Amino acid sequence: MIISNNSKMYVQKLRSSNLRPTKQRLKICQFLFDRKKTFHFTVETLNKKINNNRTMKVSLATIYNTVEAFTSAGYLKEILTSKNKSYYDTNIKSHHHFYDEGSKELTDIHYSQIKLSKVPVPPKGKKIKNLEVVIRIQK
Amino acid sequence: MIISNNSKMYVQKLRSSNLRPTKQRLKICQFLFDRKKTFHFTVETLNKKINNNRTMKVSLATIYNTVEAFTSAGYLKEILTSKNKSYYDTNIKSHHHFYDEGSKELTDIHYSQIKLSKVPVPPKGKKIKNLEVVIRIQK
DNA sequence: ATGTAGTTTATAATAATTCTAAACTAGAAA
DNA sequence: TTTCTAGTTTAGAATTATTATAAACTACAT
Repeated sequence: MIISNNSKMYVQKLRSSNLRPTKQRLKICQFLFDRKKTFHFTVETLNKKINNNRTMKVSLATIYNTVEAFTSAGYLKEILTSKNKSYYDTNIKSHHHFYDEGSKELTDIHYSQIKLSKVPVPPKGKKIKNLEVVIRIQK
Repeated sequence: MIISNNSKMYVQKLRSSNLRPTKQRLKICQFLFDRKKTFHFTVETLNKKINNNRTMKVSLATIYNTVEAFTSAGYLKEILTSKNKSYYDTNIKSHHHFYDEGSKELTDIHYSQIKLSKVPVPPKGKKIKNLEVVIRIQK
């Protein structure tokens, strides 16, 4: 396994979330975060990408566990859709989406592209964690 | 089966969408639409409510078929969540939701409670079908 | 009254996810 | 370094939600 220059960074990152830096988790970190652009994925697509080479295989159960752990740790964001499959986003910054009803594809909308001039007060005892806009588009 | 005063209305409604007014569909219409307030449901909860009495049973397959048909016809709206289960809303008017991460419950936000002062242009060739805001809340 | 396309139904099949428990391993402590 | 243990990985089973299948039924046009 090629150890990237960012390897130590991921070890730190994982440790800071009480996640042991196992080789599986590091491999997944590199795949998800060693890139210029953020992207969307499902467990299915991630599993294929992680395991399409001849190097160390990562089990599907571990892919599930890791995605869940990374989401709880705040490394990933779960995307809201109406599909019965979970979609994730490596872009954890507050942003919004176009959801194409034809192709079922999601596209990012930078948060500065949407401005809200009125937002409701949350029910008492609750606070706002985040706010997402999904714009459904079609032909 | 008690025929409500609205029965004829539902027959019309169904016919106008090219859906035959079967007794199963009418029963489901009454349950969903014979009420003052709109509400959220899943196929599971709807199935329980429809079949918890001693009168005519409606099969689960028909519940699925009907919810799908009603959604296509625009009588129901599918709700965006991160759960791997479909949620529906009898409120088809443009509106938004609070999603409580603790209780996993959805609450309506009237569309007038949220105002957008800036919305992006859709990708060319596409038009905006609707826009939904989900505000995730927690303790 | 009859024919037929649309509908319902029980059940099987599929798809996504979660569970289980045994084997493995990172890292603390001896 | 060796040992110990809690955390992690894994294959496969189990579960959950949904979709498909095909036979029986029914609304309604003719």
